[in-house]
Amino acid sequence: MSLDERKKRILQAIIDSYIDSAEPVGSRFIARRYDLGVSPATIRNEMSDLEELGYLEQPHTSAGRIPSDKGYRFYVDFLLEIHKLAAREVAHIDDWYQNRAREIDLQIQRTAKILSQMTNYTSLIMGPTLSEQELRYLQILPIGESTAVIVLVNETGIVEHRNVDLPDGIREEELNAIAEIMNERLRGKTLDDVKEALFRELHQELSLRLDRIHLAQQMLEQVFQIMDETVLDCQEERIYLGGATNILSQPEFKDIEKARLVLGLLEEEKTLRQVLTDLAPEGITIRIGHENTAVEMQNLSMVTARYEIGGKLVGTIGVLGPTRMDYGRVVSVMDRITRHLTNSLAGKKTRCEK
Amino acid sequence: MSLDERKKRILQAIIDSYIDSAEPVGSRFIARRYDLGVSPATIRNEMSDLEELGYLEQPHTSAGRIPSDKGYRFYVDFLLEIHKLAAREVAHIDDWYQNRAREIDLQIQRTAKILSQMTNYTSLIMGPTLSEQELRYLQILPIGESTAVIVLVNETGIVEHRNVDLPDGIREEELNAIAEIMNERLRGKTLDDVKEALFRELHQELSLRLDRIHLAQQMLEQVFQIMDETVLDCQEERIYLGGATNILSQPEFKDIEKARLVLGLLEEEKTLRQVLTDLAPEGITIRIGHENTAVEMQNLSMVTARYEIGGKLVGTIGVLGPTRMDYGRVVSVMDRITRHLTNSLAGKKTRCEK
DNA sequence: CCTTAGCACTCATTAATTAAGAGTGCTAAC
DNA sequence: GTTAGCACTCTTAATTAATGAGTGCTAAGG
Repeated sequence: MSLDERKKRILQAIIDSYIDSAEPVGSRFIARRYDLGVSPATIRNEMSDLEELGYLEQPHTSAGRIPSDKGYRFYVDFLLEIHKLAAREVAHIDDWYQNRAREIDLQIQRTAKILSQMTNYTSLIMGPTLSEQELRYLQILPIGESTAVIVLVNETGIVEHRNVDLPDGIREEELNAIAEIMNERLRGKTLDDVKEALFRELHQELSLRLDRIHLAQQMLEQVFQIMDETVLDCQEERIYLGGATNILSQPEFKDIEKARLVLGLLEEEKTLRQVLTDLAPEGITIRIGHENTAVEMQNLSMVTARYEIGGKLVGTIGVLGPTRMDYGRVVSVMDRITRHLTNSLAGKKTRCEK
Repeated sequence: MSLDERKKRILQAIIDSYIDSAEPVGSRFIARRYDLGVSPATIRNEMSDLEELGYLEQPHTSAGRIPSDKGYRFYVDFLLEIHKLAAREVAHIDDWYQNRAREIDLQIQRTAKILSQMTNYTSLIMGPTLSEQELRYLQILPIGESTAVIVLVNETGIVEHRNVDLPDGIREEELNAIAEIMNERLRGKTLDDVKEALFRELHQELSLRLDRIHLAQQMLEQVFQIMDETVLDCQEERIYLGGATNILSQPEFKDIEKARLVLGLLEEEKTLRQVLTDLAPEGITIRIGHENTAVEMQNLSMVTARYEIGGKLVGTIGVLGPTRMDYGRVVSVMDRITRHLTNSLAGKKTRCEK
């Protein structure tokens, strides 16, 4: 696995060049452009070795070499230099977060936008889920005759809401009483905790403390059902995309069929969710080509990182692009953005320390 | 402007055929496929007339004819037969709305999906805005030490929420008092009503009824600012897309550059918002090609309809496709879906009467 | 033994040429 | 007014040829 110094430099040169141009790289070009002090012929020999070792591939006999997934992997693990972003670019990101929006969804949507804008790839962001955090408020707010809005708020300030049908003839005081009892019991629990057992408990409690039990219990059932739904929805639906069309500017997708495949993938939230959840818990994860489990992504790479609210990892942001991705740049952009996101969702004034 | 019967039939045949095949239509084909009882030569003469009248165009001398925008307009206005949807298709739509989701956002997202699925074009939906409807609840829910969530609920059950920083040292009872006073005053107002005058009024009222006025007033300012932001956000951000990639399956966008132009357009929410707002208030509106004000859309057509909640028009749904669009089908799908949407957002059990 | 120049060979890409076919427009006959 | 016939136009597809980038191999040089 250990390559000698010259092979490393050549491999790096080839990958850098290919990332830049998307064209197979020839020996002559490398010799001329990067001065390694050797002739094209020597480089040819080395390239031949690198191919045999599996780091490079040849699209056809008389073309230059392109990196294999294994080559990218080596590059990412051992050769990658995280470019410092230009001051101008850092400033751009920082500005973006300067007047922060108050609404989490919006915040995230904007993050998706800047992430794709700065990288020129497609960004995907999975929003924080309500389910793993402690419930803070549960409110039942009647709207019109027979419906109400249920509002759930958790410890980090994430809000979920649903409409429900009210049991016939229930009175507002009763609703308040029910809400109060439920609040007592549910506060501090996570949605995941809200299971069968708790349901029974509450069921009983309501019977003890209220008249017109059947109405209360009907209401209770509704609320629990809502919570169930909410847990599911949160897992399945909250994904934001940015710059989906950036895919189209990559030469590897000039073929409309390939482009459609990828864009179709992006519209399948189920797949996306999977892709964004089954990954390493900490730091930045890079998946190259076939390292992705999803077949549709085997010639794409994805760089992901997780962000936190109040010390808990709650969501994931990712960048999706061709395997020929500018990993160095993406990593550094992601790093800075994750930091902002974490800060800003925590409600802090967002000024990243260097 | 009045065409004789035969010209109409020929025009219809040509447009039907072109919608179906995307290929320029020749006289021979028409004569053979639709039996008009005349020879190709006669049809050629008629086509020549229709071209002169501006209903048809010729891509080049020796190709068939294709409809012009004017041709489509005539087709839509006078020749369009709204196909009955197949029973199977109606059932599909109805099923989709059978187990309706409780959350409005989700509801709309799903509508976008089915709309694009049934038409094979791209759908866009503008969600209901909070701003034009009466406020029902305003709540201030403290989260942690120094932040709170403001929850706004309007008469139709739409919920908006934002995080705010709390003034230092404010107590929960005080927050409740403030919220109560504000509720008294704001209930029944629309967000648009919440202007300077009301602000002053409340400002005074708080001074009269509360101790520690400066805290209360600070809070008030925050809440008002939020409301302002909310009005803006609602206008600008709430657009949902479905089947954006369907554009790519249209032969007119096999050229990647054209495709990118359109998909880029779809990512510009500002433009989309504009497109969806500046249109006829009632019923179904069809914009063909150059009839669209946005330059990027001059070779696209858009079919839009508005839906209501509680008797008020609150949002718009639209289908975007090539000018060669199957208008008949789109119109009937949209019609049924709008009806469902209106019902289902109103919280009614959703069973469309035939 | 590693490096390098030289050269034959491969293969994709591009341009040029040709052939085929679809459709029109016109004319003349019905 | 309608239609058959035919010359003409112009696109599309297929073929062929030319170009050129890049390799692999061999043999000479340090």
